[in-house]
Amino acid sequence: MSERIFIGVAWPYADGPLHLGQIAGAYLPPDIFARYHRTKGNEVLMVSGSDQHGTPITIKAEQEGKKPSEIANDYHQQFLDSWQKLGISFDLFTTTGTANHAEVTQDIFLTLLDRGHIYRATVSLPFCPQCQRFLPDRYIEGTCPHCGFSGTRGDQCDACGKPLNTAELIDPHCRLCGTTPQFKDSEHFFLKLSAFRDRLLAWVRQQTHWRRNVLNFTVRYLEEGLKDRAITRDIDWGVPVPVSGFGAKRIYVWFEAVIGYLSAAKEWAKSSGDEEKWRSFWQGEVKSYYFIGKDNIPFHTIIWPAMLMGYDDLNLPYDVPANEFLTIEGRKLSTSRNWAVWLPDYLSRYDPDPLRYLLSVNMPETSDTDFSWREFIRRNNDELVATYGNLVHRVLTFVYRSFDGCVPHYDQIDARGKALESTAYALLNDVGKLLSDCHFKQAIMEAMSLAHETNRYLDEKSPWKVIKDDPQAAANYLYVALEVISCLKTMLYPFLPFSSQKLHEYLGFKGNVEDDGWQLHLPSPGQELLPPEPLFSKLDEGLVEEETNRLGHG
RNA sequence: GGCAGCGUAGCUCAGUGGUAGAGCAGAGGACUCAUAAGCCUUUGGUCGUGGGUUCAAAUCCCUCCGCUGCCA
Repeated sequence: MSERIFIGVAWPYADGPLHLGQIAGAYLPPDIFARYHRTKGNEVLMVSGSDQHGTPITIKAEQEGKKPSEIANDYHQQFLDSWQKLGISFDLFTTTGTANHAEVTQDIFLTLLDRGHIYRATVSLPFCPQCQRFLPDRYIEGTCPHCGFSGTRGDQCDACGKPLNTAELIDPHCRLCGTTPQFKDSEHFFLKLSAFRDRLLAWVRQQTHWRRNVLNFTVRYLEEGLKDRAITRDIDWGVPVPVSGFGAKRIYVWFEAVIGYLSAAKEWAKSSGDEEKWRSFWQGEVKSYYFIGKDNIPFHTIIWPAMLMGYDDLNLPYDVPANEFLTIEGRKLSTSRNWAVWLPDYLSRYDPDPLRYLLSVNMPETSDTDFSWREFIRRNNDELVATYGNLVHRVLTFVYRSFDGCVPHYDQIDARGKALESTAYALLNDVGKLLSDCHFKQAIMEAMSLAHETNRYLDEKSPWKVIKDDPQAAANYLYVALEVISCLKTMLYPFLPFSSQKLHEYLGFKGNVEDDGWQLHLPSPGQELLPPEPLFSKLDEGLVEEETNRLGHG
C-alpha cells in the first residue's frame, strides 16, 4: 500500500550562497527522506524555492547598484546548480517571484481578510523626510543603547548581539542618506493570530510524535499567548497588497514565504498538466513534513498552521522535524565574518557523497553539532573509504578476477551466510523504519554496521584462501557478500545516492537504484559485472590546514 | 531579561529510572583478497555544578554556570 508524502523545505533567502549549516539543518534531511520514500514506492512531492523578497535583498541591491530581482535571480540559479551537484532532489524548486505565487498569496490574503482573520490598524513608523519613504528596521542605523556600538541596525546589534527596537536606538539615522527619521502614521494589515491560540494549542498538544524541542517550544509559545502581527510593510519589493489604496505597500515576507509551500504545489500541478493534482498532496490521506532549522519553528508550527486553519480545508503539518545548528570548527557560524563553509566552494573541490555522509552521521538532530575539516577527512578516509568503499572494492575485484567478471554460481549457503543474510534483511527494515521516523543519524549508523559485519564475515571465511582448494565454497561465500553489498547499496542510497548508483552498475544492474525498491535486490548468478573502481577516494590530511585557513577571510 | 533545547571518555557524538556506550585517537596481536584497507584484544569517564525525589538517576524535580535559538 502506497503512501503519499508532502515535503516542504525551508525557503532559502536569495541574498547569498548556501552554507553547510543550512544543508545539514534543512536541505539534506528532506532529500534523504524523499529518496527513501520514493524507493519504498511512495508518492512524494518535495518542494521549495528561493525567497526573493525582504529588505536584506533590497539593501544589497542598493549597495551594488543592481535591481533586487537581479540579485535574487543570480542566487536562484546558483541554488539550482548546488541542488543538482549535491543531489538534493526537489520535485520543484521555484521562487517567490512568480505570478503564480503572487496569485496564491493574494488569494489567501483576501480570503483571510474576508473571514475577519485579517484587520486594518494604523501604526506610527519611522519615515525619512529626505528619501520620502518609510524605513524598515534594517534601513535605520544608530548607536546601540547596550554596548555603544555606532553602526547598529534597527533590529539587532551586530556588536553585542542584542535584539532591539528601532525606538531604542540612540541618534538614529537613515542608512541611505543619513537623515534623522521622523515618525509618521501608516495603515497596515494585521493577522489576528490571537484568535487562533486555543485551536492551535489543542492541535499541537496532540502532536506527541514531534521532536521534544519542537513540541515544547511551540506549546510554551502558545501558552504565553499570541500577539497579532503586522503582515504588510511600506516597501516596494514584494507581493502587492490586493486592496486599493495600498499600492505603495507589500505583503511582509514572513506571511508570504510560507505560502510558497502551497503555491509551489500548485505550480508543480500546472506544469504536470493536471491543475488540480496539487490537492492530492494537500487534502485527505497524505502526511506533510516540513524540514527547517530551529530558528524557523514558530513560523511552521504556529503561524502557517493558523493561516491554514483560517483559509481552507488543507492539511496541517504532520511533522516539523526541525534541526539544531551546525557550528564550524567549534565556533558559531557567521556569514558576515565569513566563518562558514560555502556549498558552491565545497562542490567545486569535492564529491557530494562524502559531505552527505558526514552531515548525515553528524546531523544536528537533537543538539548543535560541529563540522570540522579534520573530522570530514577522517570520516571520509576511515569510514567511507576504509570500511564501506574498501569492502565493496575487495569483494568486487576478487570476484571479478576469480569468476570471469561475473556473479558466481553458488550451490549452497551455510549457516553463517544465512545469518548474515537475515541480518541484512532485518537491518533493511530497521533502517527504513528509522528513516520514516526521521531518525537519520541512527539510520545511517545502523546501515554502516552492516558493512562492518560483512568485513568480519569475509575475514572469517577467507575466500582468498579457500578458493585454492575449494572454488565452489569460495563462490558460495562471495555470493553472500555480493548480496549484502547489494543490500548496502539500497540502504545507503538515500544518504549516498551517487555512490549507490555506481555500485548498482558495478554489480551489473541496469536502471536506477530507486526503481528496484526498498528490498534486497539479488544479483543473478552469471550476471556480468562492470570492471570495478573504488567508490570513494582518500583525501590528503594536508587539506585540513588548507581548508581551515580559508575560514574567516574575505 | 523571559521561554525552549543542549552540556556524557583526549576528539566527534549515542544513550529519558535498573550494573556507563560507539567511532576516531592511544596500546598490543593474528592475517594479507582489498584504496598499508579489513579483523581481534585493550587503556580511558565521580555523565557541567550544588541540592532533592527514589530500593535505584546521565535519565525525574529545584539552584547555579556555560553554549545555541526564539521573543522583549
